[in-house]
Amino acid sequence: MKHITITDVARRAKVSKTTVSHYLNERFTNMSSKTKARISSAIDELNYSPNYVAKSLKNKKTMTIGIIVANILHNFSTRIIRSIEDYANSRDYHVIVCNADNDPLKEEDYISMLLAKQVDGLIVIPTPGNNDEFKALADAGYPLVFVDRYIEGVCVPSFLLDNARTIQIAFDHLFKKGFKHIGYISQQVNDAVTRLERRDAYIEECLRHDVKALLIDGDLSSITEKIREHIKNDSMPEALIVGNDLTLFEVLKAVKQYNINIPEELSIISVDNIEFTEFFNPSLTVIAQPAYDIGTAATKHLFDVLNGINPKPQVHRFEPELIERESVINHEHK
Amino acid sequence: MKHITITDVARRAKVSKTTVSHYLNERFTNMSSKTKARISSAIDELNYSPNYVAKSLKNKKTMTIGIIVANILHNFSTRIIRSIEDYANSRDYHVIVCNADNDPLKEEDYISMLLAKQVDGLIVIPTPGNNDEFKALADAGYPLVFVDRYIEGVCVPSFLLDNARTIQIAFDHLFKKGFKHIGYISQQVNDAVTRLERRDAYIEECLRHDVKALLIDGDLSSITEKIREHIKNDSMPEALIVGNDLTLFEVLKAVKQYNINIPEELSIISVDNIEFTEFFNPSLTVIAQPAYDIGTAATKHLFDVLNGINPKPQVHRFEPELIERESVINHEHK
DNA sequence: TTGTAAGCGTTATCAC
DNA sequence: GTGATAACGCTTACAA
Repeated sequence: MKHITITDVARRAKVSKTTVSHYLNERFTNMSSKTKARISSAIDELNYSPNYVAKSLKNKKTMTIGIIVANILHNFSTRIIRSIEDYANSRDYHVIVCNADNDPLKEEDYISMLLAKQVDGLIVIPTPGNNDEFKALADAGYPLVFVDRYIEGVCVPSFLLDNARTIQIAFDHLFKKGFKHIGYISQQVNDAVTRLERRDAYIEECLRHDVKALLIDGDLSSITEKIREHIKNDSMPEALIVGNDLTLFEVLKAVKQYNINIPEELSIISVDNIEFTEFFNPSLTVIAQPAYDIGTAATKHLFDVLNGINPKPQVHRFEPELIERESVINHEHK
Repeated sequence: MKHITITDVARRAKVSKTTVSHYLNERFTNMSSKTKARISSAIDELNYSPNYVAKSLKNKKTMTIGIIVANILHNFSTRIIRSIEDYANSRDYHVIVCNADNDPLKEEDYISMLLAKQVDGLIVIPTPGNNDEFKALADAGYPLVFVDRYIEGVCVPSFLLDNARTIQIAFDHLFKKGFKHIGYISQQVNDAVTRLERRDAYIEECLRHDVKALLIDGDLSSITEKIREHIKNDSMPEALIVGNDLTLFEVLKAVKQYNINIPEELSIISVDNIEFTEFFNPSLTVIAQPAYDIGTAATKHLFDVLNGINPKPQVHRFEPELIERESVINHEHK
């Protein structure tokens, strides 16, 4: 795979590199059509394709953006990546996808490698461990946006669900259905802001409605065990708000394992309308979040920055939407 | 964000670029410790990070590989990407992820752009539309591997499930449970080899067991409708083999919508052990495929090629595994 | 042990 | 209308 360069094309077309470059970049201000034709056929004959690495070096632009997600196995991340890729592709950009696994060290490595590779911008679901790096980037005016989370005190445009609202809607829904004993269960990850906001909102709702809080959290692998203990101690709530998809998986495993009837024994409302919730038995009431739109908005913002438009670096909140299905019962009718 | 170059470091450390370069690449054969120290602190003070684009141009190596998947929303693709990223990361490589959407044109664009960006290798779930390009790449010795599919007549190392075996296992399982009327349902995509192999294996099994075939396929959006018609015509099979996750979603939507009892009215066995099948009601009997291992093997092979080891470009088959759960009933006991 | 200079494949400047 | 030439930031013979 010997690489053909612009010099080869120039030689073959009997013109200079400059002219070929002009041709390639469609700077046609007065180029004779014979020259064009000669270059065009030289390119075809040699099957030439320009080297973007050289181009990037010269242009200081790689047409590539970096994505660092917390965990690609999260359905939300997949949808975010998909939306970014769609948008980037429409602008002839590519995306480098990195998995930080919620590990600040891994994330830090990725950040510096991506910068070293001169990506034109970065879209990140940040862990809470690299605030200083992010702050430095933001201060230096580096094109950077956050998705799903933001970092207190670091002024970076952020695109995420209105988490407080999400929990309010879920809580209210259950409360109106007659529940007083409403639990909240979620995966404990690194004190990510998303989780904290949801948890805080939950506690506030409990206060507001004057019911006592029942928070279950811990890392994924401990979830079923915790549920088991609540069952043993007869302390399970009558209704449960589930924080995200991965937590939901664990909850449903426990539900199956301990033969809990949904919704008769336990009503469930889960955050994120992932596909199987629709046809699950019973189908699950969820709060949907517009992941694709969030990703698109974030990407659009990043491209605005890349194009010199400098929109305010604020936190953009997206509206959650309640989708009622079968997993929440009328508590009075029980 | 003015970029600091190796020249700046050299100036600051009062040595030449060469020496800095040697330092960076740990070519320490006799470098005085004072020089090292001076360079080291210059780097720290300037917060220097090498420009990989320049390095790549010189080295003709970008430390980046391209992945083109048919559809990232497929759970299988996500797991493949994850495994590739894990492996690549451990070798300090990055991955550019592209979504061809099963569209040969989009795929072709991606191939040429990735080549222009000088990625060191390509891992592809190929559409059947760019055989010539792939053949040309393979013939030119370009590092390329396929995952999940392969292309007849194009000699590229391919890593995929033993599809025939998968269907045999599924069919045999149902047959042994007493079913004679076994259908196969799958999403129709572009005549990808995976789908063809599974379909052919199904037909062969029908012949071998002397039962008549009932094939349902079409694009995703038509699946529920087709099931509806079979119900209306009372031509639904008693057991169904489902080709992949996206098809399964549609089947389960129909099951829910038309109130089909699983497994009493319909036994189901699905290909790919995606997470929710385990706690679904009823839990679903599946044929698992080792997606992570497939991705890892493919990546390992690619890296072997990159390292000059040239393993045979053969088709590597991975063993499916039957996981019995609740969605298949004993037909005699019905 | 360290430095000089050429080169990787482009594009930009400026001249002809 | 087209072409030298330098430059982007790095590596690598080869010199000193």
